[in-house]
Amino acid sequence: MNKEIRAIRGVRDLLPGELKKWRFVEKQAVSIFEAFGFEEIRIPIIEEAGLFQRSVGLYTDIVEKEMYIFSDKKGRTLALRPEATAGVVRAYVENRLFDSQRIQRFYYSGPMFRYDRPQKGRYRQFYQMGVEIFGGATGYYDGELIFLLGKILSNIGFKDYSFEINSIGCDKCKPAFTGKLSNYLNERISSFCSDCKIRAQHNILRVLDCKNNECRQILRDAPGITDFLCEECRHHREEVYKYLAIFSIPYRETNLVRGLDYYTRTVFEVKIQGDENAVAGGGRYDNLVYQLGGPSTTAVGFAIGMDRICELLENPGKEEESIWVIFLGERAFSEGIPIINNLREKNIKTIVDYDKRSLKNYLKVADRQGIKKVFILGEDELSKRSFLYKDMNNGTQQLIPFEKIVNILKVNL
RNA sequence: GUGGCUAUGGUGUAAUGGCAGCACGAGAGACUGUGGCUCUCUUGGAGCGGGUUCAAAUCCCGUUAGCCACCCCA
Repeated sequence: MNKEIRAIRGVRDLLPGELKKWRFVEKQAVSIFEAFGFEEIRIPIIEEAGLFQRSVGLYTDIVEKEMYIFSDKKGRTLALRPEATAGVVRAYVENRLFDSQRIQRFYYSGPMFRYDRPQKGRYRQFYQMGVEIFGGATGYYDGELIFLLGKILSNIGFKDYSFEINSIGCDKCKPAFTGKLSNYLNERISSFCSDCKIRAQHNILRVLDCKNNECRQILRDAPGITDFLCEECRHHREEVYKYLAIFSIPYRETNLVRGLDYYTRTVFEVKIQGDENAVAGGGRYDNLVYQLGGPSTTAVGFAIGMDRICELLENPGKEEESIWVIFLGERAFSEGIPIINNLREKNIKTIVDYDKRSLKNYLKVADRQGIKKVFILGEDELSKRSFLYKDMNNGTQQLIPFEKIVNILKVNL
């Protein structure tokens, strides 16, 4: 054998067995998205690197350390998308989709790329489904998304999930807060863990999220963002909570901070109980459309981590019934094929094998594959113008005349 | 990016530094147009590269990959 070529680090093949779950989740999610009036959008997987630098943020881990970035043959600096929101906003602006009369809802699905260290639930090529709402300014829209997200999780069978929510303020109030926080931290900087010392420089809000006990102690008396939120942000936050109450969605208010620069006001994440990783996360980004060259437009969105969701999901297991057709001999094959094709026209899943094997071998394979319905056509059956139908569950057999086959199957299936 | 653990047929697993074995799977047959049960036979393995040794799955170094924790995130 030649040397085997293997998939590169952090990427994987999704094989048919696994994909049954994926397709189930995708179907559920899409039907809910559409029920809420979201429309699909498809955007490129590669973009100018600058798009992500300007939106996600130059000093975020995603852009600084995790982005697949390269030059094309013309020397343009491109990147594999590490997330989708930036691209959707770019598309929204570029295609002049902004419409002051209408609030617009989009959903997307596809692979994202981050050069992370791989682990379970964490891949270099991973899949997200997500939504974005443009133009909805009130807290209702944040609430709608959280409601919709919870609905998807429930519908695919999760009972115990919990939302964490926070508000990180807007352009007006966030700087005042980070300034105060920075002063507070700098006065005590030697007491913090080494991670926090770095966070204090680059992404100061993340210090609040530190799990280290000593850091938490010191942070108890640190300025809290809640006290600094401006009137509008405060009001917005209350609105969100009001809608969550109306939708009866349980949530916890935490110090959640997300590692993307574009977020304003609401940020949220959801975890499935017993699992550390967030399966979905999102928030509001009221400045991003403007930053990327569009008119000032409020927006809010989230993304679901498909890999993580599917890893937590039991396999639905219920096999789709199919009919397996065995032809014995040339004449049987040429006379039987048109009838079989007719079944496919009627959307009856029919698998044909014609491989010069023994009947015994075919039946053994059928048994091991868990195939329940086998149709046999050989010389004996041909002379009776019938298929021999064998029910693999109990071994019973019956002849079904060619002309009745579609009707019988429609009733049976 | 940092630290740790792991790596044996397709899968799951054994073996004081001394013949790589077992189970399942897969293939053939017993049973040539009838599967499942049983029996027989067959198939196929040390991630990769070095080193130590008379001798390495076993010890050492490197590397690759997976997993775990951190970081971060979906």
